Amino acid sequence: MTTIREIAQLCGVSVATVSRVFNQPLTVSKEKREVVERVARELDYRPNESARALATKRSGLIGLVWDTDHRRPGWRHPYLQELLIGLKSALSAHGYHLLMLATSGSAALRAVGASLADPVAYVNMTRRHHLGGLVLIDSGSDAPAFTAFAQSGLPCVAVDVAVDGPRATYVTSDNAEGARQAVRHLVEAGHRRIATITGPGRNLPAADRLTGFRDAVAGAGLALPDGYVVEGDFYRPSGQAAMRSLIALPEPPTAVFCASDEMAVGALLAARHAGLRVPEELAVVGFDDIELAALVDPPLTTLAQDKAGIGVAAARAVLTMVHGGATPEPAFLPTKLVVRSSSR
Amino acid sequence: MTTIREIAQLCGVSVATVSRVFNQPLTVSKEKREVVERVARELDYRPNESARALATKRSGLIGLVWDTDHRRPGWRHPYLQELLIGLKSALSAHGYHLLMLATSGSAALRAVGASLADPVAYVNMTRRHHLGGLVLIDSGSDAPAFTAFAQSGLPCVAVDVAVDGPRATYVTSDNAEGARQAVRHLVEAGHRRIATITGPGRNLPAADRLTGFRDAVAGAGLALPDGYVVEGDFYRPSGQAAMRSLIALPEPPTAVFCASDEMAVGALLAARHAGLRVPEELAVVGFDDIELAALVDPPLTTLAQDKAGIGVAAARAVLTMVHGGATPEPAFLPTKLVVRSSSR
DNA sequence: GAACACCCTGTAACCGGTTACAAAGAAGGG
DNA sequence: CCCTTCTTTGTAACCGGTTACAGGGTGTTC
Repeated sequence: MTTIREIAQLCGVSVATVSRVFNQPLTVSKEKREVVERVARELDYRPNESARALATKRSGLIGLVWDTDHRRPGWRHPYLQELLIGLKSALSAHGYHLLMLATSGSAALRAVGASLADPVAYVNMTRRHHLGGLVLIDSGSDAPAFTAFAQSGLPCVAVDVAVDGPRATYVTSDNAEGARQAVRHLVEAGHRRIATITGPGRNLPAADRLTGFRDAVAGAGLALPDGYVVEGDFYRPSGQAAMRSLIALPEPPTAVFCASDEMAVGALLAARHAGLRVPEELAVVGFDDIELAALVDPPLTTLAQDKAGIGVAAARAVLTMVHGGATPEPAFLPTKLVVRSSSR
Repeated sequence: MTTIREIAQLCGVSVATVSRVFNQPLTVSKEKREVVERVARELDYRPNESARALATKRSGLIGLVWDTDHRRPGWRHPYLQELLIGLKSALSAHGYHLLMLATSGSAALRAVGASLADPVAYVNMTRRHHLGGLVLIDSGSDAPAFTAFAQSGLPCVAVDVAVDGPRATYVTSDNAEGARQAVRHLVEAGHRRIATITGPGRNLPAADRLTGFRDAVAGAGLALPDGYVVEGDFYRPSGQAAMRSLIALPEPPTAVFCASDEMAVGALLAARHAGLRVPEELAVVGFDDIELAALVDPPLTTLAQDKAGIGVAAARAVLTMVHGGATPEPAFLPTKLVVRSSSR
């Protein structure tokens, strides 16, 4: 690999001048600059990133903390691929790479109890590698550990988890508004008895979706009888069980808003088992717009999240902080109602 | 951050000794070693990775080349999440991190034609960052570009793409054997007229699945009439179209082996539209065992790939080469037949 | 007691960049 | 013409590690 010194020698200038050509071009005279640029191009010079990181204490890297929870092997992120695409493209645009940090703790450490074995270890890695900041992806039960990151003072952006810290913010969908859209849609279709199957209470999107649901139900002047709010865990079986309990009510709902598509699919199954026709006797609305939503029978009405957009927003937020900007406010990306047969 | 020099001063030894304690502990006397280790622990010393990479020309990083093809926006990797989990856990175990390399080319460059805008740029990044090696993930149409990586001399491991080069190898499922399993299963169920919907001809798993299919059909003494091999593109619509053409044959098959679950789902839809009952009138077998497979109606018989295992194997292969070992032979991981209702 | 090997340790060069500081030269003002 | 200011450049220190090499001490052998 060609070094800055070789170029300096070939051009008859000092290494400082060569370095300046790449970092503060305006401080170098036009003639020298052009010579250096030409020689650099001919030799296909690329600065050594390790040396650069050592000298400047900045690598062009953003860390990704995504620690799969081994205690929940079935856990899947509902939109990891799109999220990564969004993150990567927005970071690329600014010349940054994404470093998927290795899990510091072994299974042994993890067994002790902490889910993210040791946030401190991640923070250490961040400093050792001169990472600009961190993007935190929830993997089911890591959310509590995220506060440790948020308080470390490193720029960090969480996805779908609320965090608070001097240089911490988060990105998520506008879950409350999405839930309101869902309810409005059902009310317009004539429904008056609308129930919901929520996600885990501590989960940010789940809580916001429930809040939005309650808002909209109250706003439409509808009652919310006992038993119309059932908690699930985002997964299909819990949706199925919840739907069974709703059907068993003395006055069962005619429509149900589910906090995830997975649970909505479970609800569809329960409805089918109970002999309820969808949408004629029961309307179902999900959330996420996973691939499956369009394929089940009947196809599922759902709220599409801007999956890649969330990645892009997370990337922008972390870059803003890396570049010294103020800590961005949490971002809530709009969702889009996708009406399919399950509700009409 | 504490540095090696601070520790040296506190311990009354030279920096070289401190460095040796961490890199060649046996060359340092027991007493000094213990003192240094204790002080390092007290100060929570962590070596600066940039400095280390600069001096040794080795960073603990493995590059991930996964360039989403913008010309095929709908493209999804069938098992990215599990693959990443496998990669990450195996790399973590050896102290390596995974660097998702930014796309060097912008949309403009990409529009020119090349799908991976510039493999050379990636190779450059590899050297600049002192990456140990690369893992290449196919994103639909990058396979041809992978030969450039394979020939660069860098350790690289491709997933689901055959590459050839001095320090290049690949990892994939044992697709041919999986296809044979599928056919044997169908033959045992009494089928004599078995067709297949294949993936794109140039795709490695698709080609191997077709080869295995032909093997097993011939091995069972079955005929393979004209029109019984239809090429799809791995996606649902193509499976649906292919199934329609199979149904339209003068002697339609009673069973069909699809090279992907997505296409198998398409086949199920086509069968339903044609009024064919599955599995009574048509048996369908897919490949991949994506989440959707268990959820469609009827649930899909399919060949499960060892998704995380492929990641682990890829990680091991690249680490073997990084550590100076011989280039590993391509690995073909066993698949597992998951029998569900679509074939019984 | 000399010669030799081996073990341990320190000095200093090196990896390849960035940048503070000083100095030389050019331009502008009185 | 002298003084000041600005622009451009080079020297050299620095980032935080690794490691070749040399030298001192100890133990063994003859």
